[in-house]
Amino acid sequence: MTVSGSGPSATPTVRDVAEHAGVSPMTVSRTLSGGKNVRAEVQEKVWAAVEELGYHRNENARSIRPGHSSGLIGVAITNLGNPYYGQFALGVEEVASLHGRRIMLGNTGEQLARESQLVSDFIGRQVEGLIVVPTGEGAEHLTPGRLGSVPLVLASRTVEGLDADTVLLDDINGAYEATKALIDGGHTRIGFLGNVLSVSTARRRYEGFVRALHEAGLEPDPALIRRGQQDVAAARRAMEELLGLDDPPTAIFSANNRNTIGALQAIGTRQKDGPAIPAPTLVGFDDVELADMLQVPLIIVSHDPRQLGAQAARMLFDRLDDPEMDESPRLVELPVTVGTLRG
Amino acid sequence: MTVSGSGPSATPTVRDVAEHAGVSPMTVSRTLSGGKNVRAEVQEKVWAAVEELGYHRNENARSIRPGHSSGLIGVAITNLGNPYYGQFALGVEEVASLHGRRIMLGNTGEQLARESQLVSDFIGRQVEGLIVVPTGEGAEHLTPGRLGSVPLVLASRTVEGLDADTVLLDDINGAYEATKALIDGGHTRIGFLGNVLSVSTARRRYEGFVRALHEAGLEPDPALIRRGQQDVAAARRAMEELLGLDDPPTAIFSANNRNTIGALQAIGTRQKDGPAIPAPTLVGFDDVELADMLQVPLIIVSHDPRQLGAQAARMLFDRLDDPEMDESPRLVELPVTVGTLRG
DNA sequence: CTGTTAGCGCATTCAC
DNA sequence: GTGAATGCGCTAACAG
Repeated sequence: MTVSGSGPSATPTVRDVAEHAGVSPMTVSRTLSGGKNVRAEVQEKVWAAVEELGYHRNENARSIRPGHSSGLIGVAITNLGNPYYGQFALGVEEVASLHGRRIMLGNTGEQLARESQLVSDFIGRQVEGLIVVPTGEGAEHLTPGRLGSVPLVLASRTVEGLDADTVLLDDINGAYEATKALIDGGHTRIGFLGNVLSVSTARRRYEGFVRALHEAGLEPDPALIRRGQQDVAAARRAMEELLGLDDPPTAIFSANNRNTIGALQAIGTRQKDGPAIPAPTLVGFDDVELADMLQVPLIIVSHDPRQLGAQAARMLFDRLDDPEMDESPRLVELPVTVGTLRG
Repeated sequence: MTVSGSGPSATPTVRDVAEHAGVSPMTVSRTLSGGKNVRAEVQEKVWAAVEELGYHRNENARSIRPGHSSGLIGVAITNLGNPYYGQFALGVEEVASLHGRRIMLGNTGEQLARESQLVSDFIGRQVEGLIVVPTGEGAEHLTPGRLGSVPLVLASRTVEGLDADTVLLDDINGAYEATKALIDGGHTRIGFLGNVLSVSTARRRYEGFVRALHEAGLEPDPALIRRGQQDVAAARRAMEELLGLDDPPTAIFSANNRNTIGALQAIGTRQKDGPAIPAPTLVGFDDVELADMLQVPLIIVSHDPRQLGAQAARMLFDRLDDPEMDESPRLVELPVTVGTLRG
C-alpha cells in the first residue's frame, strides 16, 4: 500500500538517522535507548538527525525481537456508544497506563462473529492480554487453545462453558435488594425489562428479581416480563406495551442502563400525551446521567463501570506480572449500591 | 518480558506450523493467504496444524515488510468518559471498518503532554493515519515534520498555528441561532457557561453568542460569563454561582455537554432546596440523553457526534486512498440543529 | 505445485 | 566507545 523507494517522504529508519549523523545504526540505537556507551557529542548529532528527519522508532519491528512484548492490551467491548462502556474502557486504560501499556479498543456490536474476529486480530497484533465483555453466545474463540499463552479476563459477563478470570457485578443481590425495596413499598405487580438471555447479566439479574418475589410469596407474571431489548428504542417499545396493559404493573425492574432510559422515555411520553395515570415506580440497574433530575419515582442499583474496568485490568496484570501464578481462574464480584433517588 | 525458548507455551510461528504439517514455511504462508498454488490435501494438513497449535499470523512482523502497512488508524480523544466521544469513536470505527482498518483509541484527558506522547506512540506503531481531537494547547507534535508522511485529521477543534484537514461543527452559527432564540424570547440577561479558551469550540461558540447579543444591541455581561469548566462538577459550581447572584440571568447559554449537565444539576438542586425562583431558560450545545424528560425549559443545539467521527474518517481515507490528492488542507463544517425541546 | 533465498527495522552479542 | 554480524516472523521473488 505504501510506495517503497527511499524517497524523502518514506518513513525514516535507524539507518537513515545513522547516515545523517555520520555514525552506525548501532550508535543511533544506543542513543535512543538511553545513550549508555555513547559520547555526549555523538549523541547530540544523533538527536539532531532524529529531530530533522522526524524519526520514530518502529515499535512493530521492536516487538518481533525475541523476548520482547508489544505493550498492548486488547479490549473488546460490546457497544462503544453506550456511555457505560466508555467509562469501563477508561478504567482499563488508567490501570494499563500505570503498567506502561496501551489499549487497543474494539467494538463488537454484540455480535459473536465480530467478537471472534476482533480477538483473533488482537492476538495477531501480539497483545499481551485480553479484556473482553463477551456477547456470551460462544466460547470457542476464547478457549486456551485458541488464545495460546495470552491471558484473558472476562468483564461484566460470563460465557457458558468457559472457565476464565472474571469480574462481575453482584448482579443477583443487587437485583434482589432492589426488587425487595419495591415489595417492601407495597408493590405486587412488578414488571421486568431485560436484555437477551444469552447475556449472563440478564440471567443473573432476573434470578435476583425472582428470588425476591418468591421470598414474598409472589410469582413473576409472564405478562409483565419483557426481555431481549438491546437498545433504547426497543426498551421504550417494551415499556409502552407494559404501560398499555389493562392492568399495568405498579412498579418496574429494569435490568440495565438502556432499558431504564427507554422506560423513562415511555413514561415521559405517556405523562405528556396519555391519560393522567400515576407513573409506575421504576428500579433500574446501572447509573443514568441526570436520573436524579427526573419527576419519576426512581431507585438506582448503582456502581461504577470505571471500577469494573480497573478491576479487570488489575486481574490481568496480576497474571502478566506473575506468570507462575496459580492457574485456576479467579472470580471477583464487585458490590453494588441500591440507592433511593426519589421514591 | 516473555520467556523465549521453544517450549509449547511459546507463540507458534509459521515454522512451527510447517514442521507440524510436514511442509515448508512458504507453503503455510501460501495456504494462509488463500491457498493459491497449494494442493487441497496439503492445505488440509496445514489448516489442521494451525488449528492444533492455535496459530495466529504475527501482524507486526507482516507490517514491517516493505510496501505493507499496519491497517491501523490512531484516534486520540480527550475524554473517553464523555459519552460524546464514545459516539465519536464509534463513527470513526464504522468507517475505518469499511476500509478494512482497525482503530487504536487513546485518551488524552485534555492534557497536551499525553496527547503528544500518544501521537508519537501511534506513529511508532506504524498507524496509517491519525484522527485527533486536540487539546488545542500546542501544535508542534502535530506538524508535518513530526508526523512525516502520516496524514492527520483534526476533529471538532482546531489548533492555532496548524494547517491540517479539519472537521468542525458549525459552532458559530449554532451558538448564534441558539442565543438569538433566547433573545427573541425576550431575554436580555443571558449567562454563558463554557470550556477553557484554549479549546477552539469554546472560542467559536462564544463568538456566536456575542454576535447574537450585538445584533440585538446587547453587550455580554462579564458578571454572567463563566468559562473554563472542563467537567460536570465544575460546571455545576459555576451555574450555582450564577443562580446565586442578586440579579441572576433569566437565561443561560451552555457551550457543551458537560456544562449543560452541570447546569441542570444546579437548577435541580435549587428547585428542591432553594426558594421557588423560576428556573432560567437553558440553551445547551450538544445533545444530552434524557434532556427531553426534564421539567426545565431547554433548547438543544443538536448534532450527531457519530457523524463527526465518520466525516473525520472519510477525510482521512480520502487521503490514504489517493496520496496524490491536492495537498491543501480541507475544512468541513457540519451543520447543527437548534431544536426546542421544551420552552 | 513447492522450497530456498533474502530482507523488512531493530537491538543483542560479540569483536575491535 | 563504536561497529559488524545475526536473527526475530513473515513472504516477495526466484528457482526447481
